Amino acid sequence: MSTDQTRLAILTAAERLYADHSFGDVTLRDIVSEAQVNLAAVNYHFGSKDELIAELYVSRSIALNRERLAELKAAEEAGNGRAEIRDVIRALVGPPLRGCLDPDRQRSAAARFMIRASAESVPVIRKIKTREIGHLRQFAEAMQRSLPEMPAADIYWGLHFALAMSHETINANERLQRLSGGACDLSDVNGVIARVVEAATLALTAPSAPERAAPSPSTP
Amino acid sequence: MSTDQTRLAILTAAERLYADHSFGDVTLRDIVSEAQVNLAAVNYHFGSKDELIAELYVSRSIALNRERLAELKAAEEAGNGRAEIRDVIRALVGPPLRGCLDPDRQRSAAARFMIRASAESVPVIRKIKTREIGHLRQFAEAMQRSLPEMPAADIYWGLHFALAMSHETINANERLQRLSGGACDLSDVNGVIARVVEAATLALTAPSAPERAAPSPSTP
DNA sequence: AATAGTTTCATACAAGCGTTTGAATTGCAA
DNA sequence: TTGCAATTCAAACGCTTGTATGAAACTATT
Repeated sequence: MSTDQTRLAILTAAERLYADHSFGDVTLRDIVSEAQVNLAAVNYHFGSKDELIAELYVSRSIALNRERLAELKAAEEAGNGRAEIRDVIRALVGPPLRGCLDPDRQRSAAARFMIRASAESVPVIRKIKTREIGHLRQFAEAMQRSLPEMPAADIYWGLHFALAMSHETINANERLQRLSGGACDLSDVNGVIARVVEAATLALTAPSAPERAAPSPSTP
Repeated sequence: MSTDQTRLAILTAAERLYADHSFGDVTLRDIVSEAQVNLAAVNYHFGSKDELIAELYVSRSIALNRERLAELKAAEEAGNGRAEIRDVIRALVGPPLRGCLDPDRQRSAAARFMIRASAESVPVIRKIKTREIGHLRQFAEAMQRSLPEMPAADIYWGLHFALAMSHETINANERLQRLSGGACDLSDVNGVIARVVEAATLALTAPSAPERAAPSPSTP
């Protein structure tokens, strides 16, 4: 078996496992068993477990960013340099939502791995997360172009809320299904995306200073 | 030292550690070191590490639910049985946000522990999470009372989005701070709560069927 | 076909984990 | 003070983890 074959088998096996199980729960032996390679293969090809995780995260991160930016670019070109705010947000939340809610488990492993990496921060990943900030900044700038009058802080909050809703929809999907007794249909991917985009857009275009200040109830 | 003193020391030490570190990273030896008790004390007083985590989670879960429901009850009584939707949402997201963003680390440990338990699901906690569904259902019912015309599915989505924004605001606060370069002020707790409440309210009262269906770009 | 360089493999290792043990210590009633 | 139960403690247990090793198997060039 060639080098690249083994490397790829390990990467995809690790991705599959991390998509479904917590970082702390997946051992090197689980990974090599899933990949059907020898235990020593990981250390031989990647150096260490952490380096394997890092390489996996970086490669998937690049792929996700590329997918998001392609949609953003398409939306901005369609609008002659200024996209509708809805389309900017859809370019941000669409790829992960489509990836994670996709019934094809194989395809969705990458997306679910990324969501886990985003929520359940393990030291080795936290260190290379600076990359994500730069990526998101491109979206903040596109949003600012779309809404030139909007204060910068509101833009950031809107971006933050959009990510919040898409991430939690993926992570807490079981809770939502059980709470709603099936009334919320997560298999309708486009419907879910439309809901998230709509909610994020409304949150963003709301008045920045809420007219009703929050009372501070019973805080000593 | 009396039994209850040791039990309490272990519980609060575990809470402090879990508030700041991932579940996989905190060992029994870390906990007993923080609590300044002997290693065997955990197994003596709680039976096992999992039982310690379970007891901690249940007790904090009860406390959070009580705090939320007290605010909800107050809001509904002020409105003669029907609270403003904003106040229902504030009763839901206010306690965790106030708890987690509170500068007093000691007080906020409980809230941050709960958020971690909510995001980073460890098997022992997942098994007792059914409790949370029943708790949230009470909020869904209050929201339905506040918005009688609203379809049930929209109520659940609104509740889901409200939790999403409050949780991510706590979990990804470092990302938001760095992305915004400090423009988003998380130390203004009431301001943050007002933003989350406002965004969640708008997402909820938005038209349930978005007029702009999401196109499905370049999905093979 | 022989050889040099990769890659695989079974196995072992040290370290860390949660848990157990049995003796020492403590606290309190008689 | 004596005696008994509850609690603490140091030490060790068995197990799992990530990593290292050296021999075996494979690949490819000559």
